[in-house]
Amino acid sequence: MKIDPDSKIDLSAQIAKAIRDGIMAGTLRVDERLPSEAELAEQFDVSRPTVREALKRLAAQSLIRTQRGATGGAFVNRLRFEEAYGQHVTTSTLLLSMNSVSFATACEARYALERACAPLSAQRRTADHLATMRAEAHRQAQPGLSDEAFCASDVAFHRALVDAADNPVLSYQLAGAVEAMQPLMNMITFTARSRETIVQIHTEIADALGAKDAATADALLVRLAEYTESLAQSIIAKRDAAKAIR
Amino acid sequence: MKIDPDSKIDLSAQIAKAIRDGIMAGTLRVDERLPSEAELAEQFDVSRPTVREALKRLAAQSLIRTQRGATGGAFVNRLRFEEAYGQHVTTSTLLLSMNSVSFATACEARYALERACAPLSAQRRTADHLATMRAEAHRQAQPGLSDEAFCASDVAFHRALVDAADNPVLSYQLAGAVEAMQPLMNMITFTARSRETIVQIHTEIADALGAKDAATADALLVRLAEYTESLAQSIIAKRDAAKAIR
DNA sequence: GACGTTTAATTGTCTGACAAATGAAAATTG
DNA sequence: CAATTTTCATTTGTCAGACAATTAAACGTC
Repeated sequence: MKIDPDSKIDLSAQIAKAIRDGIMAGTLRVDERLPSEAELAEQFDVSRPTVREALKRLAAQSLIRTQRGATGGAFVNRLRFEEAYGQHVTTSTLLLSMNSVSFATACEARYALERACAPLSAQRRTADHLATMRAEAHRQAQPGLSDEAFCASDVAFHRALVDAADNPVLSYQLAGAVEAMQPLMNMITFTARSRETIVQIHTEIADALGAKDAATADALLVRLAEYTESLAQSIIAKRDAAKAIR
Repeated sequence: MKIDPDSKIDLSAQIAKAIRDGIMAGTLRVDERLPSEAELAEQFDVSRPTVREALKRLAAQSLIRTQRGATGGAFVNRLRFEEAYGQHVTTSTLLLSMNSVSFATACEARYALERACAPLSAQRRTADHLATMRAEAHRQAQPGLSDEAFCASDVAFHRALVDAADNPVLSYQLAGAVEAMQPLMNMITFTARSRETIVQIHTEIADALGAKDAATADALLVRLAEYTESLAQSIIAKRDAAKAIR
């Protein structure tokens, strides 16, 4: 990759792209050390601050890690699911909030995705997954729980459901989608009755997975999706009514 | 957010986090201008290069955009699906290649996700989506097509299938997963006979969606998933056999 | 050989400077 | 006055050089 000083694009962006391309093409392998900042500056014929800006861009994407000291430098980072997961959640959350995605759209996507892994979860769930799901359902039944804590537990429940599919790729994709919905869910006030309904369905889902009954689990997820959306709609209706009065 | 000069973490990373938190919390709104680099440097009590490194980190995540000139500066960027999509593909691709995710795992995830949106696609597909899918299936039947072009067309076909669900959140999540699989798919050599089978199924999928027949579309996706995986397995077996001889 | 000490390499940060872009204000011109 | 050109201030982009902090390896010393 050549660097064009007359390009409209930042030099640091061009350098970052060149290195990123090298990583994606496999020219730069995992844990391989990049040349020092001074050497990179000489190679690309730019100053060290410019090189540093490029490296920070890559670090922001977890593509490299840096270490100080004699044997330090920048190393190609093995991208782990956990790191990628965090970025995925951040991006997804902002996408939803900045593009005024409706609750219905996000909800539809979320439950469609969860239904996709339910059959696999029914087949592969371990006792651990079931225990987590039952524990979260139990927590959700506690009377004093705040709405935020209820939503957080809801995320944990569905996270366990997704992880039970035992497919890291699915977990990565889905957990991001589910967690990104939490800010939207947090806007819902859960009444005692609606909580009861949700906990009931959660418990039945855990039972269905326990029995490796994929069809029932699927039907329950459909019910949960419909119930969640009706809940959101009634709240939106109330809010709009309150607005109309003003 | 306070900046701790004695922290183990880079100052630029801390500053980036502070600004990112502001964006996610809504304190900084879309299209709002951040203070100039000089002002930020004074506010955080660091030098301008440090501030710049922080801004480059945010730019790498498409959270801000910068503009030169008198009325220029750094602005909170409205994160669009297209930008986020590109990053998602990059991350997913690297995740698969760096964590030695098996073809079977990736394939399972991909088809599980596609099946999730097939019912929605059957319901909402437009004539445009059907035309794209049929055009790609037709291209895939051309004799002179290279393996890479065949795979690219395959991605385009499935992209149309996903987009037909008319849910941007689903499209964002799924298209990343599908496209990230392409490098793995590219390793498969498609014989004339296997291409014929795939094109046949693709055509039938388009027909099923045309008839709004979700059940048939789902069954076809299952068939396609099974066929793809058997194809991959036979190729892996051949490769291992060749290795054993050596 | 075990244990401090020095040293070299490398990133992290700062200072100061200049170039380039860009819009707004001021000056000029018809 | 209106239109155009010029000037100018602001801001990011880039550079050069310096010093601090960190780290592991090399080196002595006992």
